[in-house]
Amino acid sequence: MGRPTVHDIARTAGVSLATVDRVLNARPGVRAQTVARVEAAIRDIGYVRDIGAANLARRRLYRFLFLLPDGDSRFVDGIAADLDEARRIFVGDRVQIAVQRVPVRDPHALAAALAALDPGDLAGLAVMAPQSPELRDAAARLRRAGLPVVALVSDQPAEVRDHFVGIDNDAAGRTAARLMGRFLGHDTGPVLLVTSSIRARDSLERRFGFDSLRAADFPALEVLPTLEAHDDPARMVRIIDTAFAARPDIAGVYSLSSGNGALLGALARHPGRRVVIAHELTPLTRGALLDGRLDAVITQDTGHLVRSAIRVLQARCDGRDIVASQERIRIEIILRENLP
Amino acid sequence: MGRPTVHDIARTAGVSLATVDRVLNARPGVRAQTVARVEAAIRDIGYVRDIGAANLARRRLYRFLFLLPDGDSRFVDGIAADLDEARRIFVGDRVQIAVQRVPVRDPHALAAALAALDPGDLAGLAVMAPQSPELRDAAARLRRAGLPVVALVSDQPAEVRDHFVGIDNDAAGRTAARLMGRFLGHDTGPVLLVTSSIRARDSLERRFGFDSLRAADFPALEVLPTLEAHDDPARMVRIIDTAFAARPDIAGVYSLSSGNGALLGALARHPGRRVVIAHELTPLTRGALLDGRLDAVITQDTGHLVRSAIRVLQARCDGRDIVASQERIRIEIILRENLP
DNA sequence: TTGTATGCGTTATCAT
DNA sequence: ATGATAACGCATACAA
Repeated sequence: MGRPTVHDIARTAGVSLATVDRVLNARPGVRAQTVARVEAAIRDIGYVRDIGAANLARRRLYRFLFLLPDGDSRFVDGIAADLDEARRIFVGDRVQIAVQRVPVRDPHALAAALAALDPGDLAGLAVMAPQSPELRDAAARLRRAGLPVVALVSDQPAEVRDHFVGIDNDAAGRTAARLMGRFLGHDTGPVLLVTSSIRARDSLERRFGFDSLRAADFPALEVLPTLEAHDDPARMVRIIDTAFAARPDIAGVYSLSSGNGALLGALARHPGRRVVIAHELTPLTRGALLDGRLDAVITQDTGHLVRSAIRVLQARCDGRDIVASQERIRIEIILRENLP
Repeated sequence: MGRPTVHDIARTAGVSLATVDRVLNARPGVRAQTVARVEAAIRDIGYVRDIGAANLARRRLYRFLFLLPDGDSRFVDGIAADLDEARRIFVGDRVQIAVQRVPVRDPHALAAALAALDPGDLAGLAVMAPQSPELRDAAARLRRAGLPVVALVSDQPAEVRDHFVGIDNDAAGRTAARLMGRFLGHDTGPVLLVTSSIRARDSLERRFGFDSLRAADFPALEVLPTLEAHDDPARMVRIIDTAFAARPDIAGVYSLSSGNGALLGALARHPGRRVVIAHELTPLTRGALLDGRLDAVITQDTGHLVRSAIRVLQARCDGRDIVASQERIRIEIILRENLP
């Protein structure tokens, strides 16, 4: 009555279970003719493998490792917390999740961490790190060994990863520009762009997206040169003070990357009505949204992010296709009113 | 080695597999003392049940029924399509999904459809329909029979459903108001609210949310009395024409419910720069976003919606807790730039 | 090249 | 009240 099983295939094709299994798992040692017969039977009765039973018999364990940046970041902390939750969610699916915080800003240290990995006792790897030649080489080795790799938040070249789990930062920048342009309206002062490092790829892409939409749809809106704070609060205060001294009419601020705490602190020294947009929903940005220091946050659902990474790795392990719509990470616009 | 199993529990507690199973599944016929010993063993060795193996042995089948509104609606069509996809996604998890389109606007027909259901050959039910006493009674019968029920998109009284899968429409209305107020800026004309039926609960809640935020944060913004089109395109044209005749300075339009096609058509007769906000991302609103007839869409991810409903029903069936963060449906703001 | 037999972790039927 | 044992659907070591 239930779904057809391997037994049904065996009976229909007139072979034994073992032969069915060999065909199902593309193992050698079966005559082409027999293979054809079995495959015909599979199609005929509409067999779909019971992955649960297969994993049970195989005693499969998906051991996944997540490489996350070390250092002080609420955003990364949030992802780590989401991973803790995902661990509980997926425990019934034989998924084990290990998290390792590595100094991703140091390409050599990151590469060393990857080099120390034995692809044999790992089923999949997720990496959140900036691009670097060192990472590229180290990851390529693991992938050659057959290890599925996904890039998390920051994309990597195709040689490094099987899949990217994150948002299109160019589109995110365009979204920020649309919001900024519409919130500011006509005849306003200039917009200030702030980032921790101008060389960070994500920042670059967002800035590029922001600029292109501004040029196309808000040509009258002036954009000041991007400021770099290098994750240094003192420096942040200095550059913001300098910027406001030069242009007291600054009407909007767009924070391209992390370090929003320092930025908001520095901005508090210059009271006035302004539109401020930042990225990533964290306890800090949530609070700023609630009390009006921030007008909008562009973010991605990090819970979804990590669950997607896990599902993608699992699918790769099983040789299954992923469900594109489920794994598409959305660019979310959060105002005070739709705060989750 | 691997995770602890029922055998480990049995050995540790000094009982047989059958007894362990009785305790695990809260079946009667075990001395309180023995129960305690087994439960202690479970905690001691940190046992977590292998759901896959359990479902295998149990030959479990989750037969879920989704009751969706009939009639012509791209939004509902989208949900039906998402259900088709979900069917494929969950086929490995022993989930079977049936969809039935019913005339939900007719409470008696809806109640009749529910009355025709045999709770015995169903594992869970999802209902998308407006509230009505008839639905309340019919659903109560099913729930008394132990059938898990979730409300989809439109919430229901607590007697009707175990769980609500959808967004907070009051917050959605507030979000629309925030967007409208910010996009319009100061010194603008009035805002027009349009709905298909003013009595629809969702519309009511959105309107309430919109009004309360407007009153609090945009007191200068004038809001015209809500217009009702009753899903009649001709009537839509008439009421829009009348509205614009009375107030040619209308600066914003907020569409509270469906029927956006008729609205956009009617608005096209009155050219001019306006802010238009609507609900639900469909092929229509997507197109309108792309060509500028719509400035923003407030929506919910219907793919997530149906998967969440399925997971919640599944959890109810297994007596498991749901993961709140994963099942929270977000109020999404879609501009042209972050269109998925 | 093909088949037999056993086990994976859980449930359920039958004894005791 | 408790225990032995046979499924469930699949994979695999080993035999033929």
